[in-house]
Amino acid sequence: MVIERLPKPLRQQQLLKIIEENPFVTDQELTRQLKVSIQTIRLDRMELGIPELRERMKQMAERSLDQVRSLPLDEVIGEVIDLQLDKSGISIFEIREEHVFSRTGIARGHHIFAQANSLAVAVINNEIALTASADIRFVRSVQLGEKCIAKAYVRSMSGKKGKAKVEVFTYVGEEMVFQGNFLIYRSTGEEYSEGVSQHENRD
Amino acid sequence: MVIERLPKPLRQQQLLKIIEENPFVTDQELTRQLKVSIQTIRLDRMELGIPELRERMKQMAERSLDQVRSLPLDEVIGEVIDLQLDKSGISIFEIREEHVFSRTGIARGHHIFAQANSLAVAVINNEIALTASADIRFVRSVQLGEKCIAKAYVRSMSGKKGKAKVEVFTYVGEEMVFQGNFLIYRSTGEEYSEGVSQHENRD
DNA sequence: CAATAATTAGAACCAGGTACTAATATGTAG
DNA sequence: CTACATATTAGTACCTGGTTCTAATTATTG
Repeated sequence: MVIERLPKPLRQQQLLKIIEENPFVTDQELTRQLKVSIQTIRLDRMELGIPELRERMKQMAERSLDQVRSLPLDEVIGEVIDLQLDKSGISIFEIREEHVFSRTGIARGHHIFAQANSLAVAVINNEIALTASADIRFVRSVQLGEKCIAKAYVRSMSGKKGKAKVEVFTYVGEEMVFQGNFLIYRSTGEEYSEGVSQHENRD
Repeated sequence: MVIERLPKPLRQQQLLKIIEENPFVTDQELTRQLKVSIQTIRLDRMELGIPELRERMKQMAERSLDQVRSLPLDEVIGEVIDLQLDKSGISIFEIREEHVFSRTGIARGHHIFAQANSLAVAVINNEIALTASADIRFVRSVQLGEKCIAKAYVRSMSGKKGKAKVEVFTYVGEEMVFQGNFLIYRSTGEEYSEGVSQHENRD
């Protein structure tokens, strides 16, 4: 093995570090910093699975684009296909390009949450319904193109004002991908005062 | 002037729009969409001051890099203003028209959740970080125009892979409006398999 | 010493351009 | 109708930052 010019694994580690803290470095510059030929640099990149400069920039650019695309989700998430007020409800939400991380195709958590939350709120038959708290589990990741079917069940109610417990399960086919317990605050709408929060029913 | 092949200013406007909604388009593709020669496309880009594809990608990549400097400025909802990996982070998110119920001006829960969730994920210094579960409370409702300041603290970590507990508090001014405990699954990225979920870290 | 691993060299090729020159429409004003 | 101006297209040379492939040259080690 090499002894003078720094052992290979060590050099590769350095290469990794250099690129990590400056992704815009060219192979040309790397030869200067690591004192090896450009071919060696390229072999190293290959072995380490590091793409070329342009590909690295492209990936970063895509990531920054994702940020912009993720914001404009205002309306109620998912399509409600069944609703029995104060009892249960079902909604469908298909994962599209704008809902996933472009690199992995995995859906962003807040979209899955949003569908469930929207449904939990919709199922409550009050002028105003806001999520007070929630306890949620992402059972498995959801991929681009998958159809999420959320089912909500009202587990308990306390009077015309007060709180309601709603349980939501989200499925892709037979598989459960998400589960959550929502505590929904219900009000007639006279005042949306303190000690409570998020979300009302219908727009 | 041209009459058949669509007047120049109109074509340039279209070009601008196409690039705006898909910055990754090549001149080659633009010729197909606008039905003019590649030279015309390039003259148009010149006149409009639109740089070439690679330059556009580079700029996007740079922007995403120096927003928080260092890579981990992910798919964060809200603007990250401080980030100490594996320790803590702060982000700001202003509630605008598109985030509220039009009738009441109350912010929809999933936006508040999204900010907190994004930050909880961003603060974890791993290739992939996904929300496994969360326990959240909406303390009080947030109104249109209010600035939400989310603060995340890593409470515990278990090795390089495994789970991390992150606590997030969101404030409007002095008031706490949201609080959540997130269990984040961390992985090196070899496989984003089962039994886990949402959200990854860096690209 | 021969076999193996690591490194270097070099040439061909590629995408997605820039820069520049020149020819060819297409109008429009006089 | 002609002259001139503006638009559009064509074509070539060149650039960066690579990939791919073949081959030669150094170690290194068993």
